[in-house]
Amino acid sequence: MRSAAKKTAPTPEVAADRKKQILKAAVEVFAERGFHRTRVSDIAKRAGVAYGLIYHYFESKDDVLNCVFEENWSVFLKVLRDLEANPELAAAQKLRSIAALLIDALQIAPATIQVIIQEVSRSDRFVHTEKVHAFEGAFTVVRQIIEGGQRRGELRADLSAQVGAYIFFGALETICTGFMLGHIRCSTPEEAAVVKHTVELTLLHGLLDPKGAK
Amino acid sequence: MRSAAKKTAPTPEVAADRKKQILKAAVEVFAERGFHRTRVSDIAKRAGVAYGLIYHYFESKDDVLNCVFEENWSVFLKVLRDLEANPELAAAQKLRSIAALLIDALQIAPATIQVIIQEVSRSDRFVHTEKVHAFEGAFTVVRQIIEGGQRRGELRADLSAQVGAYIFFGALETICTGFMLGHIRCSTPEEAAVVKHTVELTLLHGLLDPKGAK
Amino acid sequence: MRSAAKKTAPTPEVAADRKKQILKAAVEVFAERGFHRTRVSDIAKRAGVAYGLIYHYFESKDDVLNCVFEENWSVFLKVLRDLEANPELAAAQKLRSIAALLIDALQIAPATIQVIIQEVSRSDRFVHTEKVHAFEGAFTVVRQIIEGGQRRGELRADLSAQVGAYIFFGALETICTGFMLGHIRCSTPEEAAVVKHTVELTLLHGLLDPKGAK
Amino acid sequence: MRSAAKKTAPTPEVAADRKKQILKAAVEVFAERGFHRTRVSDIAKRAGVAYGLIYHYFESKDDVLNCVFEENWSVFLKVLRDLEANPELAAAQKLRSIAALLIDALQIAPATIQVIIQEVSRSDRFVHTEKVHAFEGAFTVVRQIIEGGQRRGELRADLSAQVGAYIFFGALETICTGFMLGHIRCSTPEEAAVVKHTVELTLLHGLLDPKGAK
DNA sequence: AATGAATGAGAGTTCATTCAT
DNA sequence: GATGAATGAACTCTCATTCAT
Repeated sequence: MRSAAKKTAPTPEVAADRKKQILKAAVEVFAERGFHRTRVSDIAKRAGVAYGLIYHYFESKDDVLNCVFEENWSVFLKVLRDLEANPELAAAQKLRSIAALLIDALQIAPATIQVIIQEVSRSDRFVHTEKVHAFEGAFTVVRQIIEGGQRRGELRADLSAQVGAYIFFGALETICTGFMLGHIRCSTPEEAAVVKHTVELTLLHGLLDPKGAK
Repeated sequence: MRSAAKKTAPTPEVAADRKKQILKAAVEVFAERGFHRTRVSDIAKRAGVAYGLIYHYFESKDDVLNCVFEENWSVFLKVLRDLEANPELAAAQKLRSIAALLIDALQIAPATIQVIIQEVSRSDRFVHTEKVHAFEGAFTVVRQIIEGGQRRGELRADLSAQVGAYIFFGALETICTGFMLGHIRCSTPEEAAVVKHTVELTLLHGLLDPKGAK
Repeated sequence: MRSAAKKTAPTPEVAADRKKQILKAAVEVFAERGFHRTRVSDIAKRAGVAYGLIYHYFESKDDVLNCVFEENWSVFLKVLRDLEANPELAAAQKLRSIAALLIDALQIAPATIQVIIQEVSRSDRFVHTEKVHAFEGAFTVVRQIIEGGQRRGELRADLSAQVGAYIFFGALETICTGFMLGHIRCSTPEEAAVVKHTVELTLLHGLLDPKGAK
Repeated sequence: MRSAAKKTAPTPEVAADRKKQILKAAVEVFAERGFHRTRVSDIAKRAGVAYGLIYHYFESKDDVLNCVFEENWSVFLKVLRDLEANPELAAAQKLRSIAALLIDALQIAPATIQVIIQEVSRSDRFVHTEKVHAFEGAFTVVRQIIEGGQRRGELRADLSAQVGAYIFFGALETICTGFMLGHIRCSTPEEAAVVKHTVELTLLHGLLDPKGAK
């Protein structure tokens, strides 16, 4: 009997779908209004589910944001770690790949990037230390890439790898912000290429023109 | 003795002082707890004044944040514009000065920098467009500096000055964030020198070691 | 037993009841303390519901008052319009009926009348123009009744129907006020009859004694 | 020495003027915004004096309203009592005079009338019982006039003088309101004459056309 | 699983009133 | 008399969370 099946079979797939459906809606409204300005009812409305259902799948509104973060950040971090561990790639190539990864992601999932950058990386950074730790994970990978490059003589050794990692990440993060504000265009492969090229020149080769005097 | 002074008793200086006193307290608690978690009463308590007095000097809690921003940002922007307009300085020197300005400011007024970076530059960015415009002002100056350097052959001409400006600012901003998180040390002149040196090498000369094989 | 009923559990009837329950409580406390002196919590307390529930059913405290007004005034207005449109009744009879309607209502729902007269018909009259319009509706009906009577030779033609309508309504309104102040008694059919009789004589026949000299 | 004189000579006339000046301003803003929506600072601004000076001349904001009321109402009441006591006038003539008094006042001091009608006669009637008593004074006079007319056979004896007094006053009050709303015109002697005529016919002679079939 | 009515703590803001000058 | 800075109680409205159905 079908209706009974409906009642009793909360198949894991269905449950996972519901959770995904809510997360997708949450990313959208967080990106549009910001986390603080988003009400739980906004998420529910966008997801097309009832108010209280959010609390079946998530512990709190904060938890929804955390899940958005963790789901995406962990994937990102895994890619980063795999890159870092790859002995066949030069440090510069690794950094190039990270930049390309982020810049390309802007075209695929701008809302997700926006939410992570804007809301998670900032809002209650000093309160939610787990997120700080997660962020540190990415910084650490980049720092290790730089340190590796320095050891192998690929990258300048006379600079702080830690500060360099911050500069590298900050540059990328602000590019994301500029994109969200509509100030930096990278929605087509051509536009993205310009951005990647500029990142390459600026961070790897330096702004100074080697042909220039002084 | 000036009896007239008695008449205008709550002298303008006192009023200005009160406003400064409240702004100072606001910066402190905003930096500690974040704007959203700060109650108006927290500001009042820290400033040692009554609740309602905040509303004597400011229109709203938002207005307090705006004032923090405007007071400091306008000064910063002025310095930037003066720098940009100085024909005697090379583009690289101008960028070096901007970086030094910010890095040194971290030691002098870390809370103010933190509030501006964290609260103003982020939260509700898309809502409060005046702030976006203010920020754009700084981006524009840096872009103009880069463009000037490109025209004069000092800086690489084959990159987007707009994207470069974002990278430059993002790098500095994230350094500020790293400092606030305690991950980047620059509280002494020596530490600051390391940071400045890394910024110089990374952004102007590039991470790649010129001696290194490609 | 209807399991479906269980599902839709907080049945629409219940929701409507809750709204009615809150409106009833609001009318009571508005009548006792006046709109401005009534706190939203007073309404909630009287209704036996939680604070925030008021805002589940109403947009604001003002909205509660508006609903009190609209629910009752629209009914009143409908009766008035039906009366006016009835070709079988003489103008005098129509006016008599309106007076009787209001005077009898005083016995049935004194608090509601009081709130409408005191709070809606007065406070902020010049701000809430929708209410003014609603009131005008009633004035218009009475004016039309008077004009109809004048055309048919039933009522004096040499007076302003507009001013007459105001006089008629003002008389009734002040009787309501006098009742609320305890100065006019019309809680029993006998007392109400005296009032109706006086209205009839004063407004229809005039205060002057036709047998009197002068 | 002049400045000393300024300091020390708060001549009674000056003080009285200041009070009048504040009262005048208060009437204006009360009429414009209503008592509750008027801030003490609004009164001060209109009067061109400082905030706290109001509290030199009045005990509270309520007290300002009371003074507006008392100053004008007592004058009105005195005229009413003199009228009532005049043995040479017929009751009808007395009522006519009262109506004319109010209608003419609308042209001279509309704001004052508006404030008294709207704010004093209503707002917190049940709280400020003194005002109720003051109002009763006027009702009593009209009731006595009616009773006198009834005794002398001038007015119908078979109606409640009390209810009649309410009707009479209510009619006038609502005419004032209609005037304030711009629905009743009586700013010129001609317009005022129409209104007076309608009051005369409606209240004294009755709406019914004596020539009309019953 | 799903719904949405119900809860109530919490926060921003207003403004009458006081008081030092 | 005159000023307006200072006070803080009061009040409305929001919204995350709970829970009966």
